Amino acid sequence: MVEKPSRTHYASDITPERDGERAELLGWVHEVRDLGGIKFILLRDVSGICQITVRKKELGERAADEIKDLGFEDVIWVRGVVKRQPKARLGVEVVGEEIRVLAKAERPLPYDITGKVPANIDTRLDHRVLDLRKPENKAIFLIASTALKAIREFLRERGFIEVRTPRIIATATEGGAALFEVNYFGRKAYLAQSPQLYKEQLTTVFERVFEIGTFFRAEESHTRRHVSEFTSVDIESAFMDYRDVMEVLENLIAHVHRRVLEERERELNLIGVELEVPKTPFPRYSYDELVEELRGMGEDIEWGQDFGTPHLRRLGEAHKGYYFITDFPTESKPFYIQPRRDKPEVSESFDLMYEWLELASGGTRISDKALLERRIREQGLNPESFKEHLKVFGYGMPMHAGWGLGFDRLMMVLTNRWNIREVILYPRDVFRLTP
RNA sequence: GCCCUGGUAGUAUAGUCCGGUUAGUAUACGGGCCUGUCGAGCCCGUGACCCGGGUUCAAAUCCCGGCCAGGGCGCCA
Repeated sequence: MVEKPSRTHYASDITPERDGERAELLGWVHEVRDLGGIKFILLRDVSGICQITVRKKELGERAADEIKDLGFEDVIWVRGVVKRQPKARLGVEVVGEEIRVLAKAERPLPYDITGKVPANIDTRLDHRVLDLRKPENKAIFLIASTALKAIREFLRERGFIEVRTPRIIATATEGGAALFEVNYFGRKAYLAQSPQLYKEQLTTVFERVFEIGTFFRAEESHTRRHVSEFTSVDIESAFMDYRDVMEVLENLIAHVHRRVLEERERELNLIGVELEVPKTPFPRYSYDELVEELRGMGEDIEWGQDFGTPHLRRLGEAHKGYYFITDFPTESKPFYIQPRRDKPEVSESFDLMYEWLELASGGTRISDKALLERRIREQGLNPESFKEHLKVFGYGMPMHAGWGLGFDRLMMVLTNRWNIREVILYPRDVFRLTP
């Protein structure tokens, strides 16, 4: 049987106030500085990093021998005494009495994780697990974990039920976006690009539903904000319109900021981010207003055409922070978006922007079966392939609205990262399928 | 899918325009010295021009093709 090592303290428990306590720690060798007669080991565990100091003379022969060859990322067990130490940067250290190497790491490691030499994103992703051990990279995902928790607690408090919809589907949900094909027992199937139709159906059961899930797009995008596998936060609610769900969304975003600030101050400091809770309500601008604004800037834009990236970048310069774009032309939106009754050429729709980055998109959905069928046809799609979905609209479909939020993009904003791949543990894009 | 830029030790880079000694530096790695380091320091050492073709007396350097990477556009979250 493998001997189970014991632990009495985590690295973050090693504080000057605990001077004199006996401690046993487990972790990875983050750094070693060997001065000959004295050796400093930085031990890293899930909680953080602490300094272990060992004096060769005071250490037994066996223990001294054990750590003679200590290298980066070796797993060690340490027993010693906590000592207040003004000479150490953290003001405290553990004077090691016994050290055992539990697992050796190979060397040289593919790249330096202490940050002395930078690495390209590609190299980092090739050795992702090592990369994630860097405290500032780990911090991103601790923040993500808090953000996910905050989203769940916020939505549950407001009566939303967490659901899970299929990833393997028979037909394209919205047309347009390229889907990955799957061989499903000899039949053609696809990986879901969104839970859209399922979450709409489920509002007739649970009224308010949400899902946090992974979805897929087979677009060959070469940008720093697109990947082929991404995490989406989706909500859908019966008896709400787009104004109602925009309110849910902006309050959710503010709540996530608040929680991350409360629980991840240390991680935010580590990555050098000064987060603020955004003021609600977020500014709302209609598509029409922004078309005028862009024209005022000298941009050539035809009414009805969706904003291109250059347009969004200009808008992002003019509008800092979060804002909504509302009432998009019906033509530019998916078939299930409700056209405005008073002005059918625009729709009850919105995008949530952070400067130039699109974070979420949503709207009131069509609940009238005949209208939905007509819209499917108008978009050049075949109602026959949506018959499973359409039949639900004959069973009593209330008005409803919802949105989908790109969680990874929200993480880019929260952590101020340049590339979406940095906020995904194991990103998948056109070129990357491993690790 | 289209466009731009790039590929030099494990990692990150200089050198490439304007072809010509031993391809420089940092870090990592190996050896040595060192009892207060915290980007530890000092000495010694190992280690690289993406692949193929062409031009040339001579190619890391110029040309062509391929592969790989970063990014922009399109599309979208």
